Amino acid sequence: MNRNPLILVIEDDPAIRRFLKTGLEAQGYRFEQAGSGDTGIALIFSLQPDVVLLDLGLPDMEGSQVIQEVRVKTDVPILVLSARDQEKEKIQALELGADDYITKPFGIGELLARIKVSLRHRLDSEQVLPQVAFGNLRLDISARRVFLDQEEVHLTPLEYKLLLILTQHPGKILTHSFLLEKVWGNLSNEQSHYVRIYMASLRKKLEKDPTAPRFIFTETGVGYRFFE
Amino acid sequence: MNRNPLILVIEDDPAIRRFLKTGLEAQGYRFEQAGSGDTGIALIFSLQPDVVLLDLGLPDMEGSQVIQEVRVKTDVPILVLSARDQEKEKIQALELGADDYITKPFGIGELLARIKVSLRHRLDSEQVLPQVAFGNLRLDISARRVFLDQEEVHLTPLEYKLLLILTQHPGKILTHSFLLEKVWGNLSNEQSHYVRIYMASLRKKLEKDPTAPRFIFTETGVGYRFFE
DNA sequence: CCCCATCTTTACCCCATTTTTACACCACAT
DNA sequence: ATGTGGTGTAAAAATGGGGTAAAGATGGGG
Repeated sequence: MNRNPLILVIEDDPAIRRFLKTGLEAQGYRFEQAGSGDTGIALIFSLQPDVVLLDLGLPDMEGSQVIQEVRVKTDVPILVLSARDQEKEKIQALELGADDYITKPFGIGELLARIKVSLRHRLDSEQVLPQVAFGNLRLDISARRVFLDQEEVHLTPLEYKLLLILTQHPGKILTHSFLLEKVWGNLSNEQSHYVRIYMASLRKKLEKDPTAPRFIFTETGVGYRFFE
Repeated sequence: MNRNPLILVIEDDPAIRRFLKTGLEAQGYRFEQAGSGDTGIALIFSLQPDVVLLDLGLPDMEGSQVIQEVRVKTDVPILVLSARDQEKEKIQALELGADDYITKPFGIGELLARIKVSLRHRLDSEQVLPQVAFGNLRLDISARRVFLDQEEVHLTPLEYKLLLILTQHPGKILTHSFLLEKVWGNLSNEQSHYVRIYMASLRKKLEKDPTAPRFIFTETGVGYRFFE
């Protein structure tokens, strides 16, 4: 079960939604979306996200109305995204209960930093920053640490890099040359035994029984597949 | 006795201080000020304000350093005011523990709205810890002193700065370039041996057995990890 | 102007990690 | 059986990152 923070994006522009989905999921956040204020409000109550990103320029209703309706019942952090840079609008949104107001265009880095701030504010503040988990295997990306059943596993730089790429494409078959290029930046297919050697050492560290792998599967003649 | 929220402004420009004093007191806030980072830090600990407005362009020290030193001990909301609109600066300030980043010039109305937001957030968490401790290692930030088993340990400025950064990210692996940039403000990765040398001298002063460290762990090829 | 703490630079050795090398294994075809 | 191509594993050799000491440079305070 994924306990990563859930971000709900309420935004009518599909291009911006995709942009946010990519950026947020890359950090390990769970992502949900709504294209209108109506469904947005419904999703806030049903999903109970950890943070809401709210576009002010929605087609069906004013963003400020969304804030009001939501604030009556919950104090989930609301970060307003808006193309309008009028001070009056900012003040109104913040007074109504928004937690931040970010003017478009904004960098994904700043957005991520502001999301972290609002997560930090939560009382429990159990520092539930995002982690990626696969069964009993857990990755804490911001700390660059790997755990297997609460036990920390030490990985060398290349091992970690390889594992990171695997976890970023769960279920997909990754070819030797793809892995070679991502980890070693090498274009020559000749040295694909590097991959074999590091898969072996990852298995030795991560699999209880390296001969019956649970995470790293061999696809003979093609490459490797991670989990599922 | 006035129980109105107390705002501490740390800003070297007297004109801006006056401007803020007028605007804040008109809203009923109590107002205190500091013209340098040094006295600013001292006032945060002695006055325990409800909100801190911090200018990044201080004469005596980097604003980011103020955030760092304060954040080790208290959760008082810090709103950064800055003329610089670079995304990198914003991210840095927010990551270090600032709660908001407002770019000059800003309207007094927006500022007041953002102050309200941070007062709303405050979960009686602005309690000041007497000190920061990791096992038998103890830091007294406001006095800038370090103790090991009641014994005071003398640290040079760079050693102290490095230790401070380490203690702010316990358990996290911090890369050489991150540490280099935070301590030396250096962008070149070439000089990462600075980090090694200062880690060695920190270990010599803090670890009973520098070869079997208890606080400062090496992550070969990546960086260092503190405690945990 | 000199002294001293601190920071920077240099030098050298050790060891983790990476790369290379070697070989056993298995499935499958001849 | 024997060979072959792809794979797993162990263990050497090579690389370069890291620890440490100490000399040289810097700069602030007396």
